[in-house]
Amino acid sequence: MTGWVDPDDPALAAATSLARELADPIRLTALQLLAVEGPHTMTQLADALRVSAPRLGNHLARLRARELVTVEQRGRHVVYRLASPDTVDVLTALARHGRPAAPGPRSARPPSPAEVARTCYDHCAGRLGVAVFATLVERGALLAPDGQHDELRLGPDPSALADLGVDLDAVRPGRRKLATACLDRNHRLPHLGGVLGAAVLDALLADGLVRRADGERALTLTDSGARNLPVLLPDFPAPPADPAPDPTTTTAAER
Amino acid sequence: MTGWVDPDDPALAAATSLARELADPIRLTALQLLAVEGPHTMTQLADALRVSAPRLGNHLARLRARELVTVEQRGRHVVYRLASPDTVDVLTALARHGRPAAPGPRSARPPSPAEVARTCYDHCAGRLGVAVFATLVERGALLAPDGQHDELRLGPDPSALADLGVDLDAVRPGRRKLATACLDRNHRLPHLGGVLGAAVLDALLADGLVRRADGERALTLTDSGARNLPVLLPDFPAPPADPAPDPTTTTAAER
DNA sequence: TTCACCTTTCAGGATTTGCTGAAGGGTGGT
DNA sequence: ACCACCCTTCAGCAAATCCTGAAAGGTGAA
Repeated sequence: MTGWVDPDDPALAAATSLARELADPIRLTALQLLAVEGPHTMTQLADALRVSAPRLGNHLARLRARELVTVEQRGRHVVYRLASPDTVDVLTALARHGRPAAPGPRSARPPSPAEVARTCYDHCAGRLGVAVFATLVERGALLAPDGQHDELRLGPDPSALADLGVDLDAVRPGRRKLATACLDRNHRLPHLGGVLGAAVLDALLADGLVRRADGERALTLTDSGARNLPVLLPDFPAPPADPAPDPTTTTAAER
Repeated sequence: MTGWVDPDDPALAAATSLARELADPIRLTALQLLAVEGPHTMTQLADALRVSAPRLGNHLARLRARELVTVEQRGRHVVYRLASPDTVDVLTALARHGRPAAPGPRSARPPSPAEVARTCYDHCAGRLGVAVFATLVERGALLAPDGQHDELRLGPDPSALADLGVDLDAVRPGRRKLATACLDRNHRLPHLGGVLGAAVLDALLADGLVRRADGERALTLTDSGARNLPVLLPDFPAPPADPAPDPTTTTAAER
């Protein structure tokens, strides 16, 4: 009746049990991959994580026992999927927490340009790519990944894409997928890939918000981009936020 | 460059470290209390959790080391607060996951009436109280708790309260607080207390959506309530199986 | 100052967790 | 039938985690 920490309380046990599964780098990364990039077979996971099969297998057995993942026999392969879409919420909340409580080098470590914005093949990654993805999902232009499919579908309200300068009618998926979620290994959050991701990058370049040096993967924000991108993308932090427009400054003492 | 599970990756380390802190019943409950009901002193926490001071102290030392909580000396008391409001998101995501992954009695265990709806002093608790709170926050009638204050403030859009039949002008906080968040020990999620919580219960009773038997804490849903409450409160599950052709929900409520 | 209290820290031992390496079922291709 | 491959499981050892009980800072009140 009163408040007491009872380890057998089903709600409490479920929460701590889930947290314990997420408290291991291998299990967490495997779940993030399943959540963001859809179903994987075990060797795909073992290859992506660069760990031995038995080691991964033990962790997958745990995840299966807690029914966090489901398995499906397909020939001699075993396909793993996230069991519940709710798990995605927990994973993103965990990843979003990320920086603020990050232990280690405290005080101003200026983020590298590649950490802020860079290209991943033909679409944008880094903080910018993550913010693009989050905004599109938030505003209903894109349906959030559910960990069960590897291709994303469009949402009911495409206005967010129009605001970014993307002409949706001009985007034609050829043999490539329209939109995929790609786990950003720096930020542990999804960024937008596929034909749509390329269209967003093209639009940002055409509007002069970012600039790309030939042969470089890092993207640099133009003055216009520094002004307008934080408005378009609520999650995208304004870089140094100082009145002096100094293109050489890179020290942002946030945190 | 490629995806590799590197335990020193700051984002990954931060996420697993946070998950590990949440993986203990005492730490999790303590954080939930701080997140939902505002600052506590250590003895208040030890009393609420019914654990010895040294045992709690060890856990609080961990939380302080990871900077999940902050401490403030006030006389000979030490006040603990949540360090970052972001932590609340992780806690609610964890708690919401709750049931789906709950190990133990699988398949239909009919929820007891008190688990669905009951009174807590003069306001409603249980699943109904939790859904009321979630809806008010979701629709902007109430500001989500931040773990730093113990009284809630109203949000920008009071329409959700009007929809529940509450006349906000008639609610006058006397010596009691207007609105507080109360950790529902069954569901590990906040429900609404304070004068506003009482007003909501009065409105539900006046509209004939729920009925209260004298001297009983359990609330029973009327037929009208069973029809209308799932419409008013998206998170509130309809008791029997129903087709519910409503694709507008942002989060799919499975199971 | 002295006392009472709140809070923190320490050392010991029991339990749990995680990795390595090898062996045990199943499936599909030849 | 055989072989190659994918996946799972097992045993043993190393490491981390957690609880109990006692003792050590500080603070405010008498």
